[in-house]
Formats: sequence, structure tokens, C-alpha cells
Amino acid sequence: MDKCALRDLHVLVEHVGPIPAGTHIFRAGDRFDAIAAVRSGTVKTSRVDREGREQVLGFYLPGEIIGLSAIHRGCYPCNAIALDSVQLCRFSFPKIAILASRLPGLQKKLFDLLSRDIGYAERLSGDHTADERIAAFLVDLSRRLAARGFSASRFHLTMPRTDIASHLRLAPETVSRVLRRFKDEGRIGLRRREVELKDPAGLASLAERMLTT
Amino acid sequence: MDKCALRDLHVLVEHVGPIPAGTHIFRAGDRFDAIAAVRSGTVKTSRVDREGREQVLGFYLPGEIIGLSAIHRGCYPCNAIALDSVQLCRFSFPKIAILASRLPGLQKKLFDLLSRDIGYAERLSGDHTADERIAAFLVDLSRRLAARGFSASRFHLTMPRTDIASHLRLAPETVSRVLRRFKDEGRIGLRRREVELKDPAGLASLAERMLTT
DNA sequence: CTCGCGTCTTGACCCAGGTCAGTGCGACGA
DNA sequence: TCGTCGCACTGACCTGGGTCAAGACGCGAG
Repeated sequence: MDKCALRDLHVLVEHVGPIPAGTHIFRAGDRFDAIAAVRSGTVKTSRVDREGREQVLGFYLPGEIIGLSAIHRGCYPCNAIALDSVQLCRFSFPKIAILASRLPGLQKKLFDLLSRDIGYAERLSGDHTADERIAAFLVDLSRRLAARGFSASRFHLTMPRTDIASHLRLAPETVSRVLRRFKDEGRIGLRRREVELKDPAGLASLAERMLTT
Repeated sequence: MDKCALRDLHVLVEHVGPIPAGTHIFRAGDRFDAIAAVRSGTVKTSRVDREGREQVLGFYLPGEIIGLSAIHRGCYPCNAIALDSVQLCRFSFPKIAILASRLPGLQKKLFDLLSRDIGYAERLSGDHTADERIAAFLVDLSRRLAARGFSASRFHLTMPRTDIASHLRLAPETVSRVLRRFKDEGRIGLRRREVELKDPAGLASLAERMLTT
């Protein structure tokens, strides 16, 4: 995004938070009026099917944008829930869309973010083993944290195992077992929700089929 | 899209085709310079992993747009292949992006299409049984064909079983078996690639968990 | 300190769907 | 008319990961 876009954005930003863990930021069906950038903390998005089973669609780290998939229906298609204490920057969507018309850099950035999310969802939908999914989850998280200046090798999982499982389309028990085996094999260090990637290259090669392309 | 946008689009459209079945329209890695609307025929998009296994990402019917997921990397992330004789309208992306800046209706339409594709990929990635996947595939196809003025209840599958299987993350054998059972149960008529939906309501209720939300 | 609760782990068992190995059956060319 | 070639179908068997049922482990409240 160019300098010009960033300067103009200040006029339509609304800082929100801190929002405590467990709070809904928006709910499926709410009228869509804004996207938001995570400033601190972690947000999960999920939908709940008729039978009440939750499906976690994604986790959003500081610097990442939530709400984009709501554009085409005018209301949010999923819930967004704070996993820990969260601070956001809200951008009114009508205003940002108008601004994007004047700023090609901003328009490009929005197309870019949307297009990236398609790729992410497509990767998840591939048929992959539990090992591949979990390795890819760890490697992806590590890279995204590193991109924001956090440690790539040691980090805290802000989400419970059930959410990881739901996001990867696995049973929570499977997540436990695979993490356990990765630990036994010396690929990771693990204590409760603290993770250390001891063999990033090995994990990346396991994750390769999922993360590549 | 508003009238004004449609009129201006004429200046940057390039009609392409007929392209014979089996031809690559673009390949993964090709420089991204255009999106295209399918005018007639069917296009599949797919990626091929390191081990040479093809994963079908989507099927595109007349009226639908291919190439959007390429925006964020500047090159196509997948192959697009004609399944039968195909005619396209190509839109230069740089030009259409500039035009979108001047036409809020067009910008909205592009955001909309991107956002819709995210929803589609997310649905596919859910954990669903083979029955749900195949019912959802048939119902979705029927609806999209109907939206373009084709029969909703009788249609021709332009893709081989292996492509359907790959797209739904199933084995081709499973596709065969489930279609067979749907036929035995009187839900569909099936002969080779000709399908008739005999019980659209029943299929829709099977597909519900996948198509809803 | 310890009680209680929510999260996580572990083990035993089971099944949907994958894999393998043939068999059918049009479509098309000679 | 007959090969033959490539999808499509079917049956027998196998397995990754889901399910069920106990525990174990922290952690906060009192």
C-alpha cells in the first residue's frame, strides 16, 4: 500500500478494544459495514451448522484483516471471536471502497487480500493427511508470526486444541496424538500451549504438499 | 454491474475461441494479465502437486469468471483447461482494474466475485461425507446452470468422473458407487454422463449442511 | 492446600472411504 | 464387422483417523 493511501486511511479508522477473550466481534448474519485489522491478540472466525457443530475457518494474527468474505452478501457469513485480549482497527467498508476508487494502491491491496484468502481456503480443502495438516499449520503460523516480528521458532498457541482440530478438519484426539508424535520424534518442543519448532526444515518438508503452489 | 460499466467494458474485451477440449487456457506460473468470462463450454481449474497428482479446484460454466485467484501473486496459481469446446471473453486485468477505479459498480462486482470464491472454497474444505459432497455437487451445478437459463433438472456432465472425484476430494470409485446408490434410491436418473435430478428436494436436504451458510 | 472444572491426553475399537484388481461398454477407426 | 482404447463400474480388502470412554493435568476459587 502506498504512503498516500496510508495517510488518507487515518481519517476513517476507528480503534476498538481491548476486547476480552471469548467476546464476539461480529456474528454470522450481522449487517456488513466494516472490515477490521487485528492490532493485538488473536481472532478466530467460525460458522456453526444446523446441528450446532462449529467449524473454525481461520485464525487472524496482528496485522491481518477480518471481514473480507462478507463483501458479496452484505452480511457476515461467519462469527469472529476474540481468543485472547484483542485490539482492532475498524475500517468502514463503504468509505474504504470509495477511497479505493481514488487510490489504485489500496484497491490493489484489497484485491490482493481477497485473492490470498481464496488460495488459503483452497489449500485447506485439499486432501491431506493429519501429519501434513498439522505440520502446515505450525509452519504457516510460524511464518506469519515472523512476518510481524515475533519469534518464528517459539510461540504460544492462543487457541484450544478443539479449535485447531476444527480448523484442520480433524478430531481433537488426532491433534493431540500427532503433536505428541512430533514431540517424540524431536521435531517440536511442546508443553501445554507453548511450542518450539526444533526442526523447521523437516516440518516444512512434511507441509510442502499443502503449502506449495 | 451497472449499464455504464457494461458499455465501457466493450473497449477492452477480447473474444477468444473456440478452444478445443483438453487445451490449456493458462498454466500455473504463467504471468497474470487477464481474467476471462466463459461464454460457452466448461473450464476446469487444477493444480498438480510435486508427486504429479492433480487436484481440481473448480468447474466454470458459461457466465462465470476464471483467473481471479491470480491477482495477489501476479501469476496464475493453477491451470485452466477446456473440458469441451470453449469460447471466452478475455479482460486485460490492468485495464479492468483502472476502469474499476472509475466505476464503483464494477469494483463492487469484482470484490463480490472474489469474496464469493472464498465462500465456495471454504464450503469444500468442511468435513462432509461422500453423500453430502456429491449431492451438493449436483445441486450446485443444477442451480448454476438454471441461473444461466439451462435446464435445472436434466444436464450433461462435461467432466469425467476422475475430475469430479478430484474436485470433491474423493476416489473415483466412491463417486461411482454413490451415484449408483442415488440412482437405485430414485434420487437421480443416470446414463453415462447424462443426469436427471428426480428428487431435487431430497438431494438439497442431503446437501444442506454443505451448501448452507 | 485442595477441590472442581475445563482442557488435554491416551488407549481400544470401529467404519467410511481408499486401494487394488478386474470387468463392462460405448465410441471410433480400419 | 470387429478390434481396441479409455472411461466407467464393481467387488474384496485394508487403513487412517474418528469415536467412545477413561484418566491426567493445571489453574483459579475459596
